[in-house]
Amino acid sequence: MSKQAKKLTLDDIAKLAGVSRATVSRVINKYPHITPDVRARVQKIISETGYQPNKIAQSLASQRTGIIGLVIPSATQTILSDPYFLHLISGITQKTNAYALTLSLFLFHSMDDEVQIAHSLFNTNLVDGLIITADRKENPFAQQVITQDIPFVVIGRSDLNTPLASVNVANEQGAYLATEHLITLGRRRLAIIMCDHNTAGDDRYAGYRRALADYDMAFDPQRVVCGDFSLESGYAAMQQLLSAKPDAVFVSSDMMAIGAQQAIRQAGLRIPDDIAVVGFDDLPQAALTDPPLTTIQQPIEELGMVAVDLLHDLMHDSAAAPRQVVLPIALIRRTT
Amino acid sequence: MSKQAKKLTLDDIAKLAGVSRATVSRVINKYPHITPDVRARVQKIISETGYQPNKIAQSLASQRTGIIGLVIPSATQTILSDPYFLHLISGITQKTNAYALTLSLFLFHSMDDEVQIAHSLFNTNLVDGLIITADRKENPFAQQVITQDIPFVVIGRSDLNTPLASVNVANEQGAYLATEHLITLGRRRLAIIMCDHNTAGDDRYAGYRRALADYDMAFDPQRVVCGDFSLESGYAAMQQLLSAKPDAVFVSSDMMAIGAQQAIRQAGLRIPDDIAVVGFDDLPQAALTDPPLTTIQQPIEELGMVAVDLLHDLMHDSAAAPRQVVLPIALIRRTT
DNA sequence: CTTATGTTTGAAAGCGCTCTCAAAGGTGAA
DNA sequence: TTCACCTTTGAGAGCGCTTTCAAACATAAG
Repeated sequence: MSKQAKKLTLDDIAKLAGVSRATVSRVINKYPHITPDVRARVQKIISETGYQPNKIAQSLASQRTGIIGLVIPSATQTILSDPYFLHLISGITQKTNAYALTLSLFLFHSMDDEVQIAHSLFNTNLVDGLIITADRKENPFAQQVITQDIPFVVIGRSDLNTPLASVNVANEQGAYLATEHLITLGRRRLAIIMCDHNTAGDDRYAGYRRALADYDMAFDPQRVVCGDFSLESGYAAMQQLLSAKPDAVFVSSDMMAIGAQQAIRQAGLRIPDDIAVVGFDDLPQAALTDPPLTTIQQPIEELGMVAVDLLHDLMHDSAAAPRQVVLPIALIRRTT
Repeated sequence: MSKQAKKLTLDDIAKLAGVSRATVSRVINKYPHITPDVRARVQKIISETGYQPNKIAQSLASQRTGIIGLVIPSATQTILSDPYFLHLISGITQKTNAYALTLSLFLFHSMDDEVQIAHSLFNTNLVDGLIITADRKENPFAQQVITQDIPFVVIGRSDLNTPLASVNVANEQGAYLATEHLITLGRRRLAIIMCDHNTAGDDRYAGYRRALADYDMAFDPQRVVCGDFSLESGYAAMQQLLSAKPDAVFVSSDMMAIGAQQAIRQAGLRIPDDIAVVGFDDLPQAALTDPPLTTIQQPIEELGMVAVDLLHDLMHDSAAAPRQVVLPIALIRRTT
């Protein structure tokens, strides 16, 4: 494979093995019904030459590219500071590597990007399937994909009413557990830092409300503040919340919780004595905050892995009913 | 277009516009020498039908795919917890979107992945170019790419002796500045949490040593500990360092610095009174640590953007001399 | 021995584009 | 008017595979 070497083609291999192009193709694609020694002869040539079929030519002929797209509809500051996506990507690539699929990344940095990329994604036959990460509720992209003839799975939202393939975690239940934990601790002035315009955020908020209701706790809208999943927004939200004097706060994400802890400390209050904090995610850094963060663990990598599994099924059996998978969460008690 | 609509081809457009396939192709590819009204007629049909050329067919015919690969050779825990990569990806995708390139992601989760993916990357004609992120010094992948006939640019390392396209930040100088800052503060028992087997880590270590030497400061190997860029490793490294009683520590990355701060606080020491800390990266969270982290700012997004620019140049003019770009860093003073 | 059935292979027709080549037409200079 | 040259267009040959179709051969059944 030096710089000079002309790339080998199927024809070359066929000639070298003394068989036809079709036969080599069959060997490569693991067809049955090939005489063992023909197969062996071809395979020998292939491994001796290090030949690999041209993926583009394969794609054109077979109408399958083996490329799947990961679409992150809003590449705002949110994603930039949330290690969530790194874990997700890690899970996804573990599986795409295993399935020998190629992963392409589509981040929308602007509305224009969104229009361009969507159009291209749907009309150029580049990708065989799509994994779409959750986004603002009203996001048009997810709605758009539904009308297209392309297999896809959605990560992290469950509100699109068409039955479609999706993976999600038990957000509502996780938030319920977190809130219940805080109540059980004897806290009475609960607060929440949530994220709206986002289904995961909504579900977590719903869980918070349900726990409050179940335990006959007062709900005070003063003790609800929104963030955008970023550290900074958690910090700002907590500062805002301080005047409402909460004695506990459930924060919809670990990064925001870390920001919130920072705001609490800076206000001269103690965690958890003055204000208890529970997060959501269980990122590695949650174990190393000051004090260590009690949080709801969600299996982010697994989310990515399951997404690829579902998509893979869909791609190979388009008649398959799209499945909805909900992964379990767990309360990780640390400080409190 | 709806689920039923058969995808349009060049031929369809040609027929609709009453011209030949070649002419439509010329319009799409913005050739000169087309009669204005022919061009207009074709363009009208294209926008009316929403036609987009099949990218795979284009690729096969033109021997260019418009896909570039981002290779992250070691997808260990390191990358999973370092927002560095998210910022890098953000910068890269901003540019790929602008150039209408597609970005594919190649993470190696194992040696086997590395072998498979490298082989496929070099032989299947899938990608037009590669962006390779820095890795262990002895990493074979970077060495391998050099022997291949594919344009690429390396991010974050400068040690491969062939002149090749690369983007990097002034690591050595950044570390020098950080160390100098600590010395100027009057600290005398300086320590470093570094990363070895990594060129960025090496360069930063070199800068540290040079500053120490320039200011006639004692160098004590006891006050050198290695981490792996992760928060956890910074925490562990600092714990180890405490017995050497440093009064200042330069930490090779912000995530590690945040971990180190945590270890210092947990040991009951004050920052910066007992131990001053300077990080490297200037991640958003550096501003929100307790106390806010003084650090060396490196333009991570820009690193990604420049990488795409360089690669784009290389892809369009293979005769172009590969350029080496070194981006400036800056000391961001916060606590101390 | 024939016929039916199955296995193994090759020829060749695409997949949907790009791009060369040559033809057709247009323009201006001699 | 003729020739040279330039602009504009279409025909058609690929790009490197997959996959259908049919041929060739083998095997089992009648």
